[in-house]
Amino acid sequence: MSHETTQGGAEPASRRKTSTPGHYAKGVAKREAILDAALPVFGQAGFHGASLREIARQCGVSHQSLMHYFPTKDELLLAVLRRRDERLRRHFDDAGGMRLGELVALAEYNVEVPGVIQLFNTASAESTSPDHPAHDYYADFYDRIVASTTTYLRTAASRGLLAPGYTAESAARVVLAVQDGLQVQWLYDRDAVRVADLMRLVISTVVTVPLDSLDELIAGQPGEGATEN
Amino acid sequence: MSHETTQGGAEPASRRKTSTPGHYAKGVAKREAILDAALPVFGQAGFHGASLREIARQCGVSHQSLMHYFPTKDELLLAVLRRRDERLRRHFDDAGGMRLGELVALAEYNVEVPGVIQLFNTASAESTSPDHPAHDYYADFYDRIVASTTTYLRTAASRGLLAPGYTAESAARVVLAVQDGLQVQWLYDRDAVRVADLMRLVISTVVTVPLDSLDELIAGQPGEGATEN
DNA sequence: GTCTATAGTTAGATAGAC
DNA sequence: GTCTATCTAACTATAGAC
Repeated sequence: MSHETTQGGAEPASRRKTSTPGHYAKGVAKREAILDAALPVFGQAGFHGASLREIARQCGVSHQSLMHYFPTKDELLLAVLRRRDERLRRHFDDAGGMRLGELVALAEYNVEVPGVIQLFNTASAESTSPDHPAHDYYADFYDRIVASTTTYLRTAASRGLLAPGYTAESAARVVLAVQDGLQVQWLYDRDAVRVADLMRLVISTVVTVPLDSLDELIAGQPGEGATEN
Repeated sequence: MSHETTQGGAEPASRRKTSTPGHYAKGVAKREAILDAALPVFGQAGFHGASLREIARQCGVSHQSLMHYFPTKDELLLAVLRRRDERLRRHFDDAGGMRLGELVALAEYNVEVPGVIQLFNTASAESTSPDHPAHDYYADFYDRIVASTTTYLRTAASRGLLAPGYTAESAARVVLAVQDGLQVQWLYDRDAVRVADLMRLVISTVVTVPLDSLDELIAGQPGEGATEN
């Protein structure tokens, strides 16, 4: 229940609140503060381990005030995830597909924002269970990021720019897997793992032209989509 | 608390049990049944989301009987993890290091055992928090598997068998990251992701000789350890 | 079986912002 | 005066542990 990805729309009568939050300036700011506080708590303790009272304490609001803005724990988690993944999701529908340069840039940025990587990995791992509140969210997320990255690499594939044995999709899955896997390693040993550097290295091994050239190539000349990969 | 990775040794007096379980044949079997039941529950719900009563129900023992065999939830989780990772840990101290063929073989085996991959990914993700009961366990696990795989690849590196730009350690980290990342993708789309196949593909891109040849090469002739990689 | 702690959630009333 | 924000209080369920 409550797996709705659409925010608006008709709510079940049982869950309708007496007042609608977020319309006053004060409320908007507090909503943001709650999301900021919730991010590291969900990241460190996971969904079940995190408590709403702890999150409320972290940002100095009362427990009941928190529930005024996010009437259920599920909705709070989804709101945090949506805000976190926003930068990536913006590119899901890009014409040329998800640029690899964007993935690397995001990896470079993420290591500067404490808790973001931890949230993503914890949430994506525990969401593999079908009854997890964020299951549908992440199932859709992976579907779309794989599809988008595959679209991007199809142009390269049709020009023979991929290493032997790779299809556009397998290359996309490998690059995304490397990113996720390295982020976990980074959480255990932040000095020894350079996520973005290793991603660039892998990309340079899988794609036989420099990353910048590939971005420009795909942006400038849309692939003629010859071979189906 | 209770982050001990060593099993034996002096226990705190407060936690000493009145009788030691697992010495009678019946107790040994029951212990195994509990571990079998605990694996998928921890994997699906995570550490905090899993309940001892649910685990006990799954294997038909009483809640208090379970607590006789595993006096605390922390210890139960660690016992499950140790048994799950046993096959990999066996190779941590191998002379030539962790063979890549072993990693691929394990990946091939894991997709046949429901819950094992889910447990590993959930536990390794949430254990990145320093206060998680399995934090020390997984910090040590990653240390050793990276070191062991690096040792294995050092021989290849010293003979110039790695793709341009790779050191033994970076190659090891990439291969391990690909494995972990693909396993998450596999949990979301089991038909679309062939973990072992993609691992072989990546290995063939990073190491410039066939995997079988590399295993034989390293087993037969220990590397002269020329260049420090 | 009991105990203690804490979880998420709900109801209602009051005070404040628009 | 209406909508929003916040607070006090309580409920029900379940957790791990003894």
